Amino acid sequence: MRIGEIAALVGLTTRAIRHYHHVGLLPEPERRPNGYRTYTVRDAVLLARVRRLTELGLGLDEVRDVLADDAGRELAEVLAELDADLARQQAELGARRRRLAELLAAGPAEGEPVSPGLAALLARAPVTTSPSAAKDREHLTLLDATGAAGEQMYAALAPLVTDPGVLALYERLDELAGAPVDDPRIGPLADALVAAVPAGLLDAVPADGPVAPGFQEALLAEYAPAQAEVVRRVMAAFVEGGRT
Amino acid sequence: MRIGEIAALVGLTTRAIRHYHHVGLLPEPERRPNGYRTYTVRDAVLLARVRRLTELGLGLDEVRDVLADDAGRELAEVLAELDADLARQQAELGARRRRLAELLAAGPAEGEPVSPGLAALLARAPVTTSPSAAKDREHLTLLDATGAAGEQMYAALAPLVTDPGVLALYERLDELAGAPVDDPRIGPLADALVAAVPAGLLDAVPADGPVAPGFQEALLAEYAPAQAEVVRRVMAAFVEGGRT
DNA sequence: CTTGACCTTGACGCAACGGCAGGGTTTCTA
DNA sequence: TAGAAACCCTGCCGTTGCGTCAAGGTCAAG
Repeated sequence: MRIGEIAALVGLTTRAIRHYHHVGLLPEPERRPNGYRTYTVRDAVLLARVRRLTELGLGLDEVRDVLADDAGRELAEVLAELDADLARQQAELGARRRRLAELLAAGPAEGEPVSPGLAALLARAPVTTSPSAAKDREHLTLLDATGAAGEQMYAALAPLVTDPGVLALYERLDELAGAPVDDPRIGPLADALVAAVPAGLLDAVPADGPVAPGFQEALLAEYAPAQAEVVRRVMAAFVEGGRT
Repeated sequence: MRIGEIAALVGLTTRAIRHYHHVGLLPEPERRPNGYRTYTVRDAVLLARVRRLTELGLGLDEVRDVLADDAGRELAEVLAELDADLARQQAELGARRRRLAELLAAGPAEGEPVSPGLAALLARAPVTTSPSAAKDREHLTLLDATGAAGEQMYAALAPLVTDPGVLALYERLDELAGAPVDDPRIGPLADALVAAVPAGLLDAVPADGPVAPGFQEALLAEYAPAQAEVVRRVMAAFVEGGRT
């Protein structure tokens, strides 16, 4: 048989068969004077075996092992291992689909895939055009994504979200956008912000050591000078009280 | 932030982030004078988004699409498509695992993964050292693998397997190993073989045209000259009666 | 003699990075 | 203050299982 014939017979492509030769899965067969490979029935049997094993999901080197020592014991061993692997993959897929369903159910219009806890929180937040509020939400989604945020943290934040006083605080922060760093409004605003944070929040944030040093710098760089000063003071207050 | 810091923050490797820059998923950030990349909080938010989307199973170009037009509509669309894909993969895995279980249940000692129908047939076959019988079994597994064999074919073969007369035929074929092509035993043996094939078998073999020309040649090459002559005659008889 | 259907080798492409080489920078420590 | 650890940089090869040209040789039929 020529390569095309055997390929059609066992249901493989000629390219696949040549590939098997190339990687040593199957030895190169005899050649006819013109260079064509000639295959025997035994080759077909071997290739059929290869095909079934690969269709089961074995890698080519595993197939090679199975073909090599045809004790039959190796086969069962590899197959059992394979089944465990497939089961794991299946479970993984299931987990992904669950999270997917969760996302589709929670935020039907959000352009951001967030955890259900945060989604519930944001859904209850009032609409606002405050840039500071937007920034805060971004930071929250970041925390959410890093896994640093938990359900208890969102529970602690829940009262803040519906508090109209918080909106006023955001607006006061917005107003400092173009202000100098010695603006007299900085001190009172920082105090008010510290006071507004509920007691439970500090415990809810996992205190896994100080955040990377560069992160705080990057965080402050997001704000105008006067605003950054406020943020700096608020953070300082919390570091005193027991970590970030 | 430097690249290592942001990588730790969002749970990626520095290598992955540089890869994202390389493929244009994320623009290259500002550099410090020493060449180090400096990341902002916004970058972290973006990367966190990328991480969650890739963890769901999206490819990088799909992620790029979702990030590009953040309408939120595209997201739902892609996610639905993804879910369908995942479901398909899950079903595929399930099918593979079923076949695996089937194999493990059927042939606990066979070094060959065959269909349950053939496995049952071979299990009932008597032990023999006849080379011809072994060859026949190989050819059967080949048919089995190509999918050309069906349950009805195995049903038609069932009586042959338990028939002790068949063993005698195999032995007569074995005896022709070193015989010349004009051996007088050839004719009678061919007739006996043709007679031994049950009526149902011909209908059970899917007559999808003549087999590849090279295949018959390869098949005959497996046998000694006198044996090949027998096989040739048997095949000829069946071709007359209605295809191979 | 020309198609058209085969066959040959060789090399690149893919998905999403991992790992290493070879070299510079920063920072901590003795 | 030197040395080492811990970062950072670019660039290139390796992974898996083939698909897909590219550029050509071979063979049967019209």
